[in-house]
Amino acid sequence: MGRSPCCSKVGIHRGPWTSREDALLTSYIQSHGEGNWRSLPKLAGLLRCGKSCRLRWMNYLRPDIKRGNIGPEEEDLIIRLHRLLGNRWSLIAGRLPGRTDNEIKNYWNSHLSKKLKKQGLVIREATPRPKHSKSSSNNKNQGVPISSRTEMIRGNNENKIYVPKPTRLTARIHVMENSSEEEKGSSDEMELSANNYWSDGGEYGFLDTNQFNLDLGLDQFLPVQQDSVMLERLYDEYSQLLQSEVNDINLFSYDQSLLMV
DNA sequence: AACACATTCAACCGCTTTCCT
DNA sequence: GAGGAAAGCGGTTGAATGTGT
Repeated sequence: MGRSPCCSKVGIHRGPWTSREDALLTSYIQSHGEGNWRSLPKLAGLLRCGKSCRLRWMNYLRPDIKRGNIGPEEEDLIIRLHRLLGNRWSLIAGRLPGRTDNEIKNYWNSHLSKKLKKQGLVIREATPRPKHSKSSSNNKNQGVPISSRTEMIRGNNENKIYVPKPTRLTARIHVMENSSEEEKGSSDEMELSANNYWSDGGEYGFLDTNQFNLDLGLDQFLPVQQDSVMLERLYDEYSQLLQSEVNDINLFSYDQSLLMV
């Protein structure tokens, strides 16, 4: 049995949102909060699919969204984060307060990729999204997707390396704000539970998101504090952290280390 | 002015991941 | 562990708008 569609397409409004629809959605979310997107349209009196409502809210109506042109500091950070992370737009957007993944993706595709090509800089190709066969979850040794939650990089021998999925960074920040210094310091356990991964030319590394947030002082990063010095520092520390993790990690012992947790 | 082509970006689509039972 | 629902993500589409001829 296949999964049910996110909404029946009969009688559902599509295309650009009207100001009335925006108002209905905004006022509903303001009084009831985000979430339950599937039932939201009906409750809010909208003839839209929940997915569409979520997207509209996330990309356009949310009050913390920053409108207007992307500044040179932001542009620079996008370019450099893209170099590190590839097309992980939501991760990149998480580093640019008030910007959405859709906005950054569009900006990249319409401005930056062309600009960089013009300058003769190499653009990293899109990370291919693995096509899952329905049975892939039952046969983890074949066609293992790179983006699955627990990933396995298969070498040319029997060694298996499990690579945790990239983690959304923004969701963790408020948790860390309440952590004591002691808790913040003892991040060894966390390192194994919430890692980011990235790949570049076949090399894989690990990045602990909790450690990442601490090291970068992301509790200072939010609420929004936009200046070029901060963005510069953010990038530098990000870059250094990635580099040091690459050097430190012992890929072949990683699966064993998981067993010790 | 009229047309063709290029660019932009909101919205959609299909898929994966996460969460819950 | 399996299965389904909900949420999230990244690639793509297409209408609106801009620009060149």
